Amino acid sequence: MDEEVGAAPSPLPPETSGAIQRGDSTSAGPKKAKKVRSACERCRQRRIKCDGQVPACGNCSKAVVLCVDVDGHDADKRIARGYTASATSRIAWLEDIIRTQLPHFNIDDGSFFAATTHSDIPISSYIPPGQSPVLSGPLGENQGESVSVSTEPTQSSSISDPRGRKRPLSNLYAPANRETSVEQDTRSVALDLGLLSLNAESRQVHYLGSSSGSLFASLLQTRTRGGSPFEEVMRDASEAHDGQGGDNQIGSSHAEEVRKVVQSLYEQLRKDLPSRSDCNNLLRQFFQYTHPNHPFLHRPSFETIVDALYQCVSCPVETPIQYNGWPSTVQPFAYNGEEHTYRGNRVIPISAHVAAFQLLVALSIGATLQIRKKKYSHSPGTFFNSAISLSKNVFGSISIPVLQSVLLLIVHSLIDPDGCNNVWTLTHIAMAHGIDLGIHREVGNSGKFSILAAEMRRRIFFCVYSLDRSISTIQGRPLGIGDDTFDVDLPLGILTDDPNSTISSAGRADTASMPFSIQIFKMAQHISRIKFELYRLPSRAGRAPTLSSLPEKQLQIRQELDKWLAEAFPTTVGDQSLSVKLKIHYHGAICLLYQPRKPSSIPTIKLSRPVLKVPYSGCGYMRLCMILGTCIIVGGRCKTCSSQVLQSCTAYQFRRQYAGQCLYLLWHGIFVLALICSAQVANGGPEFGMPGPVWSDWLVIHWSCLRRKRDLGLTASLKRASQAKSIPSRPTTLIRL
Amino acid sequence: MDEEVGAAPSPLPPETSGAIQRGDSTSAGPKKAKKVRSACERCRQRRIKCDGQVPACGNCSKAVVLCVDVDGHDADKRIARGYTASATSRIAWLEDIIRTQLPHFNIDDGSFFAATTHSDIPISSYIPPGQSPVLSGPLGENQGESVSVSTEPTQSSSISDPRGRKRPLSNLYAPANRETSVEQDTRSVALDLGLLSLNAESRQVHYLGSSSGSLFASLLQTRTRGGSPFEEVMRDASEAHDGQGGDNQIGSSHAEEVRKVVQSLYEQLRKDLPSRSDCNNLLRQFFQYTHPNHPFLHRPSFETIVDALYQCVSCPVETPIQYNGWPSTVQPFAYNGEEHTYRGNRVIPISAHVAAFQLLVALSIGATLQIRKKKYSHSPGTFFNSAISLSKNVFGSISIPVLQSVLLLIVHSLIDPDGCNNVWTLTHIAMAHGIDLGIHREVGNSGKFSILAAEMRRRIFFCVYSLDRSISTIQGRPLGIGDDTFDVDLPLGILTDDPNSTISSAGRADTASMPFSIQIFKMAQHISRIKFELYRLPSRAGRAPTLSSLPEKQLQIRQELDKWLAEAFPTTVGDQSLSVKLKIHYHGAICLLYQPRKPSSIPTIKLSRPVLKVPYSGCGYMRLCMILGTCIIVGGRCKTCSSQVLQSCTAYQFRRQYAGQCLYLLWHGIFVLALICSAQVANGGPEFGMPGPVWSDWLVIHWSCLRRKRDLGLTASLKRASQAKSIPSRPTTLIRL
DNA sequence: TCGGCAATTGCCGA
DNA sequence: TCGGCAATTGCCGA
Repeated sequence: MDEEVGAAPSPLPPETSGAIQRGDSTSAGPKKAKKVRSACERCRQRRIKCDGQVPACGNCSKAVVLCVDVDGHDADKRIARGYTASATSRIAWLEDIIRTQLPHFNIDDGSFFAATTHSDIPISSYIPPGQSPVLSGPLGENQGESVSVSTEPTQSSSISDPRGRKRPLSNLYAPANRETSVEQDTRSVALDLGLLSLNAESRQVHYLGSSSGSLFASLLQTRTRGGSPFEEVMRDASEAHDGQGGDNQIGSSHAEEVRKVVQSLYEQLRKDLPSRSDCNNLLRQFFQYTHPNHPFLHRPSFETIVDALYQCVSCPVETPIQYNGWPSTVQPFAYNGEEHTYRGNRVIPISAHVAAFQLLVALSIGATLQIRKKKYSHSPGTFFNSAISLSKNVFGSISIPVLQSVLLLIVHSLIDPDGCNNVWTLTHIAMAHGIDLGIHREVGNSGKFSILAAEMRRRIFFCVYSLDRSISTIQGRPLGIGDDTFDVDLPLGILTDDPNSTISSAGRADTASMPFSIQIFKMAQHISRIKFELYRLPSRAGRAPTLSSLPEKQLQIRQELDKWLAEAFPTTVGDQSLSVKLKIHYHGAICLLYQPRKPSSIPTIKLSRPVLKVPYSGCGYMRLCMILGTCIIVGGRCKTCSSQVLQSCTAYQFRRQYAGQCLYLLWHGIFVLALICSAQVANGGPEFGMPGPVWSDWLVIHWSCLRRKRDLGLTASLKRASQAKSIPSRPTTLIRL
Repeated sequence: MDEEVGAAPSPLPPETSGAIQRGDSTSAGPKKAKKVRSACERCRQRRIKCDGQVPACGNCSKAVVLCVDVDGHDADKRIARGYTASATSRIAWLEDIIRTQLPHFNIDDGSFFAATTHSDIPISSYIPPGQSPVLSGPLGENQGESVSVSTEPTQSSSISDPRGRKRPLSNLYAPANRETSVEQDTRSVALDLGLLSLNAESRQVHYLGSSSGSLFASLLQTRTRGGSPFEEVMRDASEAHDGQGGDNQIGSSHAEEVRKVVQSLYEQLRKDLPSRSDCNNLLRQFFQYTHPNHPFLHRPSFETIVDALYQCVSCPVETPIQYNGWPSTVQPFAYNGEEHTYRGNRVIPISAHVAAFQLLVALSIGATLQIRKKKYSHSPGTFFNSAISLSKNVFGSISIPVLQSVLLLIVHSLIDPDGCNNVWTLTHIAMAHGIDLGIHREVGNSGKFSILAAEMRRRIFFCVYSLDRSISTIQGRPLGIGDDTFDVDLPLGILTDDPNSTISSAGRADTASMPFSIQIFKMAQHISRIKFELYRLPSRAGRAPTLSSLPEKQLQIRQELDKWLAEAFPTTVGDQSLSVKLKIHYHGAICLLYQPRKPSSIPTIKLSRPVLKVPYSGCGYMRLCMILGTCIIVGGRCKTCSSQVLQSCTAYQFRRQYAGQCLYLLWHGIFVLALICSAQVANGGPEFGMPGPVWSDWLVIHWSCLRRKRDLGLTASLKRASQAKSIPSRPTTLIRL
């Protein structure tokens, strides 16, 4: 029996299956998990599947241990996975120093390393000292000298292994000209960085997740080495411009370096981008579910960069490169309604790297949304990691596209809690950038910006603003940008400067949801107001709110909120998920409005154990207020309202229409309500006509989400929680959501 | 010829190597030739025995072809056999060159390579011909054998391997002093990042300097791999703690790794720390000049860590290490009045890395101050770089000591504009952290914090607060934390919980300047108020200031400011530099108070060219307001006041007493006043009895400072400016200031 | 954490 | 140069 089962998955004799596998790029058989060629030490030991990732396999990374390979020739030799790549890049770096600082110093003897780094046969070409030369120039053909790499010089590459018996993996010997090692390096490098992160802070700390250590690490580290090649080039250029002539070329000293980096970007895109139609598909998800809440991208512009990026993928290697990383074949276009010129020529106002970053994160979000719907076409992680590996080249300056990238990250974090989980810090950075860019000021008809550009600035500002409002509220923390420090108008909801321009129907959809978005922004203003009016702390300035007038104030605001809802509702016609979002926002605001502001005024409620372990946060007590406050609402003033939220949520869940846009908000709501229910159940009062146990399940689930969210990885704990008990049948989607 | 050379490098006779060593230790039987773990590409293809020799198997060397291995993870990757070893040695060789030829060039920063290269492990074990054999890690025994890590099968197998089925190579899983090339990776990785930095943004951007790219780069990059060894250890610990027992040791799997990282920290300190007396000297500078404005460090605590760090330097390598990176010989102490316990034991509440970071930045500041006074005893850059190289291990979590570290960075940036120049972003991060830690809430007698700890939280909060106020004002940007969102009290000015405790006199000096500091904090509140009352933008909420009452308001505030000055002055007795600072603050506030808030109300003044090129900033027009506004003041309302600022500044400069604490403020003031003067000179009106040219010089200098500050490196432009013309005789100090 | 077997690879021998 | 099988390794599943 066992054996039969074991045998089952391989329906075909080995040879056949091998043969078929090769061709089946299209046919979608249930692919059996491939064995990796070499499992890492730890996986071997544990006899579990090693996914072979570099620089650390999945298991090791989960365990946060070094992933170690065993040397192929000396079993005692243990080599950190990815060592090859990082050693290569270190060599390159050191050589670079020497070549720059000690130009007379000959380090090239005995080795052809430099040439290799960028070749298709990266490493092989380095011959240890004392041994003699070598092979293979940069891009492709190996010039097999006496010491030749490939036994079959030219042929074997083009034709698929005509060797006799077909061995399962024999195609792997084909030269294959993919993947420069630069790129490999970048990737492994990126991942490695995590490896040693070492934060030994005292016990009472908040983990930011693994992210923030490095944040600072390199915030500073780089300064020694100066900027990027591009920056350099631009400086060169501007100096040339400023004065003493210079040809019209990019400074050749750096041109090569730039070129390499750019090429490796293209390589990466070739590898990581999905087919164009899949891409469109994923982006559709993004724009359908995420965009309405956070319309910080300009869809027509975005489509332009998608086109351009796919051009990068297909352009031949020799294509000259524009200064900002695009192939010269890509025509200049505007982005976000902004045009740029460089030395009198029109240029693309977003660099290829930033564009790629935006696309990849958007794809990752799209893929996550797909998965929510149980469509597992693409792995979000792949896109996200790919994006992340670019970040170094993306966030070095502040600009609108960069700010958009930060926003993408924030939204990504909200949707995929497993990602980078310091929304709080990220939001503050977004604010800092936004103010730095001046988007908090209305530029209206200053003439400095096109109509569209001005509109995008507004949109982006309000996205930052409303993210700040949401996150501050949820975390029970003070607001960021004060309402009296900006004067941007709400976006107008326009799409383009030129009504006659041809825009794809998808592009046109960009603004379709703007009326809704604008309502969301208005809600953020209401939240601001509530916070300002009711949550102000007694300050020395003596501007504390007058408590006596509280009820009137609440009433007044409540009326405004009702008006808002009435006004907002029509904007959601035709999209039920939008209207649900609206309701959640509304009820969330109501909660915020009515929950008591002082812990002292909270009646004692007997709550089940976990409830009391409210996660420590700066203003833990505020959070506690919030939670307990809502309990009271339910018990008192606003029973209907709460039950509505509740119903929205469940409807939401079970319809699975929801794409997790307002993850936090939802969490918060659900959590609070679960608490309420459990409290009520504990008090013997049935409520909402729902079976008690279900709610306490929810409580468990969401509680652990919330709690873990604040310190370490979420997924792990979720998995544990869901495996643990009591939640057997519930679909994963629900839990992950 | 090629062929001969090709054959030469195999130094060992085939028999000696792997094959034999391996199997025979146990059974004497005539063993059939062992299979090698991985045949080379050529042998595979030909299906012949590959003897697995490094760097080329028998067959390949006979054929004189490069012996190529296939990568274990990426079948397309072909790696020259022996690459690992030769790359390692090449790295060593290159490093050696750099260390010898470019001793000042720091290739060790960012990581732990040095320690590892010589570690006991495999990778380093291949010693290239002619290279001096290497040796001995910090951790102990030097096994500098020549070629291979001797395989001592006895040892490893003696360590129990209780696993069931014995797998052929299972001895390789033996615990083995683990290690790894992690550090190597990390290091090269860290450095690589610099290599590839590439920020190609469109032209109209603000450069943050090279720093910020990586900020994000790793903000995200790490996420895949999770945390640091310490973190891991702590998690292990807490899990063990939570439930299923576990010994009282740090999880041994990570202990080793932690140990290495820690050792390399100690190495670094050994290298970079000055003598103890120099250290004290530099710190005295810091505490004398910087501390009064920014009293976020607790001097007695700080002295404790200095002692402890010097203990690290001198402790023997074998000293066991506490979980947070301190040698076990260092007795637990409190930091900032906080005690921590870990598994019931008292532990040091600041990690060695964070402590080292704080010390090094403080030293760098001290050294910078020294240089201002023309004492060139130490290079600030060395300290700073050293600190920076630790940052990866410092900023991974949020805690009070980490926040102090951020503040140190900010202050450092203010003083040494050449450092990391994104104060704006840093300040926002500091705010985010502060709120995350809840320091904006008064913890008073909640019992949760000791008196001193509560005091330190207040101090730190107000440092963030007043930095935010200064920087926002200077940059003409909105304030961060709203005055109505916090309720911390001003610090009390106390030094310790326990009046009887013995504190060094220097330590006692910590609070000597607190009365002054508190005045500075109060001034920040005044600035807040002015901004809030006069600089509010018309918001949709309709809470715009009533313009009609402006003059009264100004008068009222002015009176408060006068009162402030009167109250504050006595706190500066005995320290003239403090009283000058006070005046500057006062006059700065007056300027802020009286300059017009709307550009429309500014009369047209003919200004010299550069004046009009106000640097673009988010609120460029606000800045313009500020500048022009001040012109008006001079021309009108407040002549005396301006001239006083002016005189203070000059006095300051020429007395060179000033240590550059309020660099920005000063710049701002000087710049504004230079503008005024030039405008006045342009208008023919002599003023202040100072020769015109001097002022226009200043204008040039400071203008360029300001302008460059906003985009690229400052120093370069300063150098250029100072070399350029017109400012021959003025001492550099002045310019740098 | 392994027993156990399928997949993969080494390489004999014709 | 392979057919072919033994050795080895990956990793399922209990």
